Amino acid sequence: MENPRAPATLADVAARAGVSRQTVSNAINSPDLLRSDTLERVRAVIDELGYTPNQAARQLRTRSSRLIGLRLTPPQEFTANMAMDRFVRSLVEASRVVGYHVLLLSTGPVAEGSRPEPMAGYDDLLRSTAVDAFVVTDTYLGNQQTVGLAQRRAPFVAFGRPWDDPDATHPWVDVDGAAGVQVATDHVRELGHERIAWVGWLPGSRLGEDRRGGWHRAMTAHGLSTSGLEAAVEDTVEAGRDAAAELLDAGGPTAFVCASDTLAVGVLQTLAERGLPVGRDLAVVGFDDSQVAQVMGLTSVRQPLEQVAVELVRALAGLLGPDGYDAGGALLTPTLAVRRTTSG
Amino acid sequence: MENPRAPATLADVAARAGVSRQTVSNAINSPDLLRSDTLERVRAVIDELGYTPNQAARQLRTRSSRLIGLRLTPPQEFTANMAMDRFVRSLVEASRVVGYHVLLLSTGPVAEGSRPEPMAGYDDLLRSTAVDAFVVTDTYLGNQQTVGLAQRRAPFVAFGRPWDDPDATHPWVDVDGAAGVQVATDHVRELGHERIAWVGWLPGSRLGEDRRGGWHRAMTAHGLSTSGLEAAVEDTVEAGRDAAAELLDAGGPTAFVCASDTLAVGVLQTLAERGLPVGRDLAVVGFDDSQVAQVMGLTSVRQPLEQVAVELVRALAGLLGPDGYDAGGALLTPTLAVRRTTSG
DNA sequence: ATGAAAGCGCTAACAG
DNA sequence: CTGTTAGCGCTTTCAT
Repeated sequence: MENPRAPATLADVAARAGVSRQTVSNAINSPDLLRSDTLERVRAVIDELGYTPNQAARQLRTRSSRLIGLRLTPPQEFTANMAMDRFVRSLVEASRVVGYHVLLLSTGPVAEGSRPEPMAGYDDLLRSTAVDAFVVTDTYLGNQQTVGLAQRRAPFVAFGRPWDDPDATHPWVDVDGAAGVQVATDHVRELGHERIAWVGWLPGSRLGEDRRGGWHRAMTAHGLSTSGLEAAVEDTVEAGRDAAAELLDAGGPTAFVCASDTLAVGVLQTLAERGLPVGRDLAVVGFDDSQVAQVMGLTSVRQPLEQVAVELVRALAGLLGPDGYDAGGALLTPTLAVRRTTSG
Repeated sequence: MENPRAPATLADVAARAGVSRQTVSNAINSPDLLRSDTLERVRAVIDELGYTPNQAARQLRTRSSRLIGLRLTPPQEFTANMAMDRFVRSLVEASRVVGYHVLLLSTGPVAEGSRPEPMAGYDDLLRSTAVDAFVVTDTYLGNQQTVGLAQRRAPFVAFGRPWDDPDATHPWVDVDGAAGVQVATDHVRELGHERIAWVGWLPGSRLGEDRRGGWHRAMTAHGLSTSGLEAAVEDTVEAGRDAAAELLDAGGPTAFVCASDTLAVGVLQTLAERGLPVGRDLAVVGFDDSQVAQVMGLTSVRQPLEQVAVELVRALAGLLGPDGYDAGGALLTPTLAVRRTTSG
């Protein structure tokens, strides 16, 4: 009826339904307070007018924006987490289900080689009460975000264990990388491999040490030796290629379990260069189930990101709910996406 | 001083600075209205108190959320746009620069094989005045979003030309795929190739026809024949592999320009299977400069997504600005990321 | 079960 | 240049 640019308000609905504004508000927020015939009438008008409560007014009153913030690093190549895209989509979807939207923020430009300001982007949003809570990723970078957010008493949940901070009290969800690598190692062991190499990262990263632990544990459980079967390198294709070459010359592995898909691609290159056919007799497993793995037919450990997102949102709902409880930590187990490189 | 969970308000700042609330508001929104000493005093207090205007109150008053909505499709593998992640990051960064944030929404679950409701996710946000505008992608899917948004008089800009709708009046930004493929074709021609094949998509997609046009135009310009050098297949690795095999048996091309990185990976597989070394004598070019291309060393046409984001935001600023002008359309030219597969 | 009043924090319009 | 007044649309509290 009106200018379509001016959405209906509570007052419009109330007038048309012949009730007070308050009754309309109740029809939306506490429907059980209304007599069923009134409720029905009000609802009919709401549909008719296409009424949706004005978000700003509601937010001003309730102090809740139904928005959760997620900080992205600026565009760069070869980013550490190649699965971020899938995670973001999963988080958006999981949030939608409980009536939340995801607000993206960024650190702003970060000089080459230096780290972003830990709290870049957060403070304004927090003080302007623009978001209800944050989801924090990349906690392995040194965890300064979680410390800062905790100091500011901002509600947040983390994708990633508080590795460095045993006293951390925020809810978190993480993927058990060690278990994932163990599954991968068991998988190639079942295929008959005994000399199973680990192509991992340089020491110093909890994430990397965790994943390596899964390999080591599996090897030990199978009674297999690990000597001469281990490389620790940077997370690049070239490093993976060189590592594979060295390992082949030294321990002569028949299977490679890698800390990342990137490294696995390097391994595949070396095998291709040497004319060694990948598949049953020579197996390669990556980690992340990135698009690269999917396109190249690389067997890879797949993080259950959809489930991670659901758990994060569940934890958030707990934090923001009326009794504000802390959901604690949750460790999810990855699966193995089996492809050509372990079954050709 | 106060509970840190209750951020400072305009009134707090005003009281502490000994001015009225309006003066503080002016200090923020129209600083030139204040005498410089007053301004300085007010600013000092703002810093001291860490004051940031309450977003909800401001939004309620100004009817602007400083949020732009971007709809993502739910998580799925092998998505058409492998560069979405880079685009989202670029958009977030470009928006930040002009004081906007990006709000993500999703279509909700979409049944296998069927399309999402064209307006899924948009309507509520629109009526609740939660976002100021939308950025629309995937316009090539049939463009129903743009039609719906236009009907609702919602401000939006599109990443993608209005292929199917010459009367469209919204601003758009797109990448000139034909020009990109032409650059790729010229590149391999300069390397000495004459039998340059096109591995494209099945007919019916404007995007695909556009890209193919770039190849055809370049071939014609160089006076090269195209017969027996063309394949039109689905966008999968397997299809690319089969297409390459057929092309090799038929026209015997020495270079392959592909409509996507996915197809290029398939081509590479066939070449590897046949023991044909890729590089100078046998060239392959993909499209999208996805992570796959970066990791595999695949030469690929790279869309200037950072620039696309900047242009989109500029167009949005025009739309939302005081005089609400339409920035029209902008066509950006991709670059070529040259790697091993055309220079080995 | 429904209505009236008050106010969240801000800025537009005007008055001084 | 600075202060006063009013009101954006909603929900909370209290009264009916």
